[in-house]
Order: sequence, then C-alpha cells, then structure tokens
Amino acid sequence: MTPSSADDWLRLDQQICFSLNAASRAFNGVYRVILKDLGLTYPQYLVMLVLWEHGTLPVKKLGEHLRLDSGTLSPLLKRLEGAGLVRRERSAHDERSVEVRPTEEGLALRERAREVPRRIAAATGFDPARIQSLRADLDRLTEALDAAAATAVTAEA
Amino acid sequence: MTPSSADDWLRLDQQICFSLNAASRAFNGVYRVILKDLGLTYPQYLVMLVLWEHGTLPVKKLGEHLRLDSGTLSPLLKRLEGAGLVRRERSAHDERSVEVRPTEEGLALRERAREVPRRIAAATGFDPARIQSLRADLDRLTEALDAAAATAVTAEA
DNA sequence: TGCAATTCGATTGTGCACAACTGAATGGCC
DNA sequence: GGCCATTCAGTTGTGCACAATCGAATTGCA
Repeated sequence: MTPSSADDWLRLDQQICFSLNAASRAFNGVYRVILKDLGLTYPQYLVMLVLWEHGTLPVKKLGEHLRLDSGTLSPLLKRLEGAGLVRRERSAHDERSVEVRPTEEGLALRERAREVPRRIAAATGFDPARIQSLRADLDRLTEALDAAAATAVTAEA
Repeated sequence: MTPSSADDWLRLDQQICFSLNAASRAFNGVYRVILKDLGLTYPQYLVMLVLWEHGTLPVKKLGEHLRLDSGTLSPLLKRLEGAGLVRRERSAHDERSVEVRPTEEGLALRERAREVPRRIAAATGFDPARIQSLRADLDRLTEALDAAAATAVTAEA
C-alpha cells in the first residue's frame, strides 16, 4: 500500500464519520430552535416522548429505551423535575428503583409538542419513504457498531 | 387529525432523530475504543486529520473544516498542545489569529493512525459504496437542516 | 488620520455523554 | 438466619457542543 492510498483511506474515513457527526449536530440545532418554545432540550424531549408513550417508568427502563445510563439521566431528570414536568419517587416494591412519572403539566406539554414532528420533517426536506430508508440504514449501522465495540473490548487482549 | 395519528407522528419523528443520535453515539463508542491507543478522543482525532491533510491552519479555518467554533476548539487545542501534538502560535501578519501547527510528534502519530479507517470500516460492516451512499444522504440532510435552522431564526418573529 | 464596525480568540456558563465509583437494597445460596 | 454477588440510582470527573460575551487587533470609511 502506497502512502497516498493510505491518505485516501484517511479522507474517506473522515467523510463518513464526520458526515454522521455533522448531521447529528445539525439535527440538534434544528431541535434547539423548535423546542425552545417548550422549554426543552433535545435529550429532555426524547425523555418526554418515551414517558408520553409508555407512562411512568423506572430510570432503568428509561435508559434502555434511550440507550443512556444513570450518569446522564440523573441530572437530566432532576432538571425536568425542577421544571415541574416529572416527579421522581422511590418504588414501593423495590427501594433501589426510582419511578419517573409525568406530572399533569408534563402530560399537557404533549399537546404543544404535537406540531414538532411536522416541523422537523419539513426541515429535513426528505419525503417519509426516504426518511424511513435512512432510518433503517442508521439502525443497521448502530447495530453493527455496537456489536463491533463489544467484540473489540473482549478481543483487545 | 385524530389523537392516534398525531401519536404516530410523534413515534415516527422519534425514530428518525433518535436513530441518527444513536448511530452517532455508537460511532463515538467504536472510535473511543480504537483511538484509546493513540491517546486521542474522537473530536481530537478529527482535528488531527485536518492538520495532517492541510498542515498548519489558523483556528478559524480549522473551525470551518469541522463546523466547530472557538468555544469548542480552544480547550480542545490546549489539551492537544498539552499532549505535545500541536503548537499554538500567534500569526505574525494578524495578531488576532492563532496558527495551529502539528509538532513532529503530532506528524508521527499519523503513521500509527493509518490503520484506524480500516478498522472503522470493518466495524460498520458496510461496503464502500453503501457507506458513500449513506454519507451523501447525510450530507444532503445536514445541508437541508442547516438551511431550515437559518430560515427559522429569521422567520421566528 | 481617526473613529466605527468587524473579525478573531478566549472565556464563562449550561447541558449532555460516558467511565468509574459509591452505597443502599435485593435475592439467591448455604 | 447470615453471607455475598447483583442490581439500582446517584455522584464525580473528563471532555465535547454551543450560546453569549469580552477584549484586542484589524479594516473600512469619512
């Protein structure tokens, strides 16, 4: 392999990982603008989406839905509680677990959030089929990357 | 529009934005493992890629390549300087500007980084054509989202 | 030439991601 | 019943993203 072909690889690599990173941050920027009215950040919005769909959940389950651990969720949930959108209460059955319950105010916010998806979809300029196709590719990518990270950890010896 | 169809929209929306977010973080996790040997984080690696390709650059140009501002780059570059990989020096022509120059050690790191792209590509399990197709979609998405964010700011009055 | 607007970087503050660790609670097992 | 590994949430520490602001340097223009 010549030096120049290795350089090509470096550039190609940069493009795929960088494109994903840039798209993620661009999405974040659009959400930041749209969610400002609701007083939510993008990760907070994701938490509320899960709670709106599933109702009260322990932190653990919430983290499984969102692929986030308690180190990220604990302070985030405290901020949502401070904003009056959720309550956190120790489970009666298992004192280790904390149930996250949307308040009336949190549930009411759902009405104001209904127009968000349409505005986001409009911002992408992609038709639904294209979005679904892209989403499927991304999910396959995530699955492959997670598997690779897991095997890399075990195979690193 | 019935409540259930609005709920469907909420779920659809969650899937596309969430898939992108998850893929970005999954990529980050794989890079974290692979770059650990080099002592770099993923954003630091991106900075070094740009420096390897373009040589010495002012912070401003670096930020344009990476879509990052000085608030992110300043502390990051200080850490790279602390690691001995770059030097930061005021431009002679324009005292406002700071030139970021890779050190000998920083340039030498390129050799050890050559195998990174291959390992990343292998981790995705995607063939090059598929990666390029996905990258093109993501770039179009980023462009549309940036444009939408820009118009949203001006149209928000 | 002198002043105003702009450019550039650094800094500050908020929030998220994640690794590592702590400590309480639980449940299995002898 | 008592011990021990496991399961949880929380905390700490590091690093990144970004908005807002500052101060110094530069540029444009009257």
